[in-house]
Amino acid sequence: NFREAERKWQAAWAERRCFEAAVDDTRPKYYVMEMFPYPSGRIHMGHVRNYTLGDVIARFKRARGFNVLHPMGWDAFGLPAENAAMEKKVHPATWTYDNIATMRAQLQSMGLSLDWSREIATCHPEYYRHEQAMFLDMLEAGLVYRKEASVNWDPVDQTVLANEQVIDGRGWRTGAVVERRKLAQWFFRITAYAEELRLALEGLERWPAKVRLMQENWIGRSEGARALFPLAGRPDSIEIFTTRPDTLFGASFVALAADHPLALELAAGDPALTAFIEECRKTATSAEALETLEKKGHRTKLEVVHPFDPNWKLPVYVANFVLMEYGAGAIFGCPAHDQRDLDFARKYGLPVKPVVIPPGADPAGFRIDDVAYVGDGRLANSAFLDGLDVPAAIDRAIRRLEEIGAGERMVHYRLRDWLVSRQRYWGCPIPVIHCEACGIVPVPKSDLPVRLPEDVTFDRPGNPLEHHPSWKHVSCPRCGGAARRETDTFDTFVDSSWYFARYCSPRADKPVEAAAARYWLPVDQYVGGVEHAILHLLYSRFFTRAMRRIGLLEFDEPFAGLFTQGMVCHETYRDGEGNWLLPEEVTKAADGRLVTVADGGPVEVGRSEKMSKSKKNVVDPSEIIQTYGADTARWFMLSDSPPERDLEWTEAGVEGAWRFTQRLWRMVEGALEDLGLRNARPGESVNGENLEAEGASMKLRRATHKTIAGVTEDIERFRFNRAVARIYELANTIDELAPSASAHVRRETLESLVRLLAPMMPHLAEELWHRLGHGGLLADQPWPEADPALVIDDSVTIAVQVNGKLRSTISLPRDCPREVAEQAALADENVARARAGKPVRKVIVVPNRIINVVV
RNA sequence: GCCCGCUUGGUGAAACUGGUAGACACAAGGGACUUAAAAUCCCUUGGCCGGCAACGGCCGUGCCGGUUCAAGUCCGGCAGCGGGCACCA
Repeated sequence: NFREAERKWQAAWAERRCFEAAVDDTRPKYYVMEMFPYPSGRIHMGHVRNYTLGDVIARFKRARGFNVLHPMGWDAFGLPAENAAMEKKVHPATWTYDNIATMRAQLQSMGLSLDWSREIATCHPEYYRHEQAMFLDMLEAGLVYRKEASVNWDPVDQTVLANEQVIDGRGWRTGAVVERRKLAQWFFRITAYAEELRLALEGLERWPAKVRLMQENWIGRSEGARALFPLAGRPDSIEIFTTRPDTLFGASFVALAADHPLALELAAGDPALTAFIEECRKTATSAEALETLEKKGHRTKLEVVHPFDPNWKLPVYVANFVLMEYGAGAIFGCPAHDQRDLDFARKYGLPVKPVVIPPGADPAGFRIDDVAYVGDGRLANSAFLDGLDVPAAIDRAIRRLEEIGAGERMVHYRLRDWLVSRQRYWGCPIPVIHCEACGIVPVPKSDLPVRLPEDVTFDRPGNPLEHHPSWKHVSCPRCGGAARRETDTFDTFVDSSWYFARYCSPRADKPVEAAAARYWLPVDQYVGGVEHAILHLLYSRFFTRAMRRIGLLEFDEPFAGLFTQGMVCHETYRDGEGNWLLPEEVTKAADGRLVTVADGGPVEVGRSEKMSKSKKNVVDPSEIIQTYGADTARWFMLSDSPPERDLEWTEAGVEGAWRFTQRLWRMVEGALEDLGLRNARPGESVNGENLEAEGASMKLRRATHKTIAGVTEDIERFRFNRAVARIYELANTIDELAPSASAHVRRETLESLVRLLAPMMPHLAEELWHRLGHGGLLADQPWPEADPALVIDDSVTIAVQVNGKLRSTISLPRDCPREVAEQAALADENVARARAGKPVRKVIVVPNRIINVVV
């Protein structure tokens, strides 16, 4: 019957449109949003945790008087839909919309306080048409460009991967070894905002420090200089980037990346170098190889001239530890002050000349053995830099480079521009046309959206848009001649970079409606997994700025508050043959050991890990909701672990949560059998009673109001597990005191308990509220207020220590004078015994907390 | 390798800015009710020691050391686990 009750209240909320938000300038707004799901087929426990956390916040803020926006949508473009199309012969759109229908019903069964009227799906033309329009504006604003780029090509998916999507040299989805190809690609100019994105991190006070740090490292600012080393006997130079221009006089070689244009040029006439470059490309990919990789180089026949000394020539190597993607793809090596350069120099017999002398060391006698010196000191053997400390020498060296035209000061960022082209069907089409005569021509806005064709096939690899008989053949909007439509689609991170803004005005005929955006944005609280700590959040931060640039938004940071939840974990099981087993395939035998359900065979229990299909340690949320109800699932999600930490899903824990729902039910039903309570009204008589005369009533009232205050603070601070513990405590206190408390107080307590439960177990709370005789919906009720006078006790229990060891506790009036407390402590017999007659040297009194007698 | 974080009973965890360590829950054990089981209710539950008992003592928050009247909390060192980045010039 609880499942019927849950459905009944879900229907009641929907009918009353409780959670549909509208702009209301008279009320403070609160925009809470969880990361929208990819419609993969069914929801998993990670979703349940994510949306439960967000829903507690949403319902709580609503009860606190905020005008809450709590929307939901679907990150609906992406690879799995195409994979399904190939495997199951179902159209990606059909597959996606079917999954959305299933998952929407699943989410609705959780009783989330979502505004479904604002639902969006990124694969819908009414969503992506606006993305295309913004792209065109950004293109015009210079935030987008196209360039021929060496890209990571996934040979299995036949698509380009972002650097971020290449893990250990393999595609992050397919695991295929990534190849390099040159293709013309679309980029967002995120690096133009590198410094702004970095600096603004400091202002994100309600973000986890960890996430801010990860973004900071990802942006990777380093200050240094660009320097040119002229090639001996050639007119051109090698450009390098260094953070240590002070050590230029300690240089002993220059090294190029294997993909450096000069290296490739030299390789043409040098089979050994060609082989070496091939080797670099192979080995520089796997993580284990990197770990143990020996620093290797190939000496070229070239030499460079030192920028500060025309007579000083240095050898040029191609080295396996220099990356083309970072800096200029070339370095100068200073073995004395860089460990990696030192290893390299020792291997190839290159000079090691110390130029930074540690404080106190003798410049003439200072030698480097196996360990490079990277600390501070005074410059030596360095001509005009001699005697300077490191920061001064860096500055001086850069100024000299600039004076002689051999380089300049430079800040380098690790962050690279965002490659958004994907050679895929199931994504937002990039709205441009390629014309032989006019070049790249934007699709006129009046022609938007550029819709995906529906008649596509997936019977061969590559991009179906490319294969489509007619879709790409268009006439040029500018000259009218034959032209070709762009067949690349956007990286799905583009879709998710602005959906938070679209929720504000999901049906508007422009990307965002200004008044709605002004009212609702930025998002007050964003809740999601830490796996999106870098890419999604950084792209959204960039996109917000890009939208500001094209006049759509008036602020920079999309998410004022961020909460990253932990993962949902479960033990792993294997049978005797080492095959993974689902939790439901395992059962407890009579002797307490775990055995397989199938044949009673032995089960090996592995450590608890994130729920994953590959290890089969998954529990289906629908089955839990079916068996125990949504409230039980929600309550368990909140109860044991702090939300930021990983949560261990256990059957026993779920049953504990289930038992508590039953206990609450019995508690209210039992109380209502008492006619006095049934007729009592809270608030009316409670304050009039002579509560002092009724110890239990007074104690129960105090416990109630302390719980209200505590739970309020705990929810405010996302300490849901503590809020849960407080509610258990109050339930225990009710069982203990209610029999001897007055009917009015019992009613007040039960009603408070039910109201505190509402954000976490909304259905049960609604049902109990109704049973307690209320006509309206609890969802429309304000949050209970704690009476401050009842939260603070008149008397306090104070611990008494002797020499720092607890010896007794005494009860004293709150805020009693220091002397009184001291006297009471000294008068205590346990204290006297512990003193053993020794004279008191000192008494430390911490008011209302502790007294320490030092003897 | 660099940068972060964590380490508390059998388990998940509490303990506010240094002030009664283990709230709350799970598990376990004992008891009541029951023909029986389930459900429910009551009791015990960090370790060791003393006492018939009320109770009292000693030890205890990964390890070593320090600061302090007082340290899970602060400082220094070490170990283990987890995360992020990674030949980053």
